[in-house]
Amino acid sequence: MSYSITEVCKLYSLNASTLRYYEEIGLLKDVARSQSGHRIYTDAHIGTLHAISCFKKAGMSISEIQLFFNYENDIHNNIDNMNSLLNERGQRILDDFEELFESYKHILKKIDFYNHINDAIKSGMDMPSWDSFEDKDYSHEALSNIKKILK
Amino acid sequence: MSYSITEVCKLYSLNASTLRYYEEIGLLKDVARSQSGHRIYTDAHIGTLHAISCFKKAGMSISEIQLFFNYENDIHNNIDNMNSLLNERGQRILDDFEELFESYKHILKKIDFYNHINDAIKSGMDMPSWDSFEDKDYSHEALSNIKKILK
DNA sequence: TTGCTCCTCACGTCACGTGAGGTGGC
DNA sequence: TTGCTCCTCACGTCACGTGAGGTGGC
Repeated sequence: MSYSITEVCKLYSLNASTLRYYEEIGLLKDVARSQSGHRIYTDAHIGTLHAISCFKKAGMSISEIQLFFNYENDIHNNIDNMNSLLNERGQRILDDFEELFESYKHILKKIDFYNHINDAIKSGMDMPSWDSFEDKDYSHEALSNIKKILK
Repeated sequence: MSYSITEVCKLYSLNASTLRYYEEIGLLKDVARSQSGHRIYTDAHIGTLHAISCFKKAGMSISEIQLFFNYENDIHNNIDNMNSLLNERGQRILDDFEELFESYKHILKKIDFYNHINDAIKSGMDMPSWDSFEDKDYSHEALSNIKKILK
């Protein structure tokens, strides 16, 4: 299969300029051109973009991703580097999960707080204070929402 | 309590220039100075930074965070805007969890793949192909690692 | 005097995004 | 001829980071 630049953009929710940028810096290689000069992407590029997408979400910079791709060209001599890089990133993602979880609980707390504010406004009652929400725990609600997502 | 710039930096793993930048654009307000011109932060600033940290992890841009802080100055007239902004971000975080989960599974797959490559190198056996790993499912391993983290 | 922390100001950086002006096949 | 997709090239942007040169209290 071959793909135009907009087709690839839609697959990964990217801007065309991002794909041109990746090509310019050598992250996407061997992008062929049609007679009219339009870029033609292949399934190999799609695979590379999938890896790029995952690595970026794992918090890797573009130069780290380039490094890993370089390692892949000489696996034999770089297998240890690759393993340690991947294991680091695996741990990093778990840390990100924890941070995201804390942020999510904070957002749930704010939602709950402003719902109570809203009730107070409508009923003319006293406004609750943020302090009275500080110690509330939203772990259970957060976890149950997240479990619905991760299957 | 009051804090120096490096004390605050350590609390949130920030660079001092980030705190100066936040102050410059008006995200951190009313930062007092010592006689020698050094910045003095208060517990109020720590609270603001906690919110900034969570909002940033929730994917909000700095101008969106500023918008929310502005809403907080006139809650009565902006309660609906605040609720919709918070609910959007709550949903967005759940989407982020899903994306992070997919990335994590991809990393686990790569780790497994290169471990098999390593075994093949050491034993002199045939190299496994990436294709033979494509269909493997790492959901169970991913979920069990994540569950250990989220409490 | 020597460290040490902090300051300002200007410029650099990363990963793109935007906009002007132009091309080429239905 | 008119859209439409795509092109190049230059400059802009967001959220900081870095480095030069200087200050002020132990």
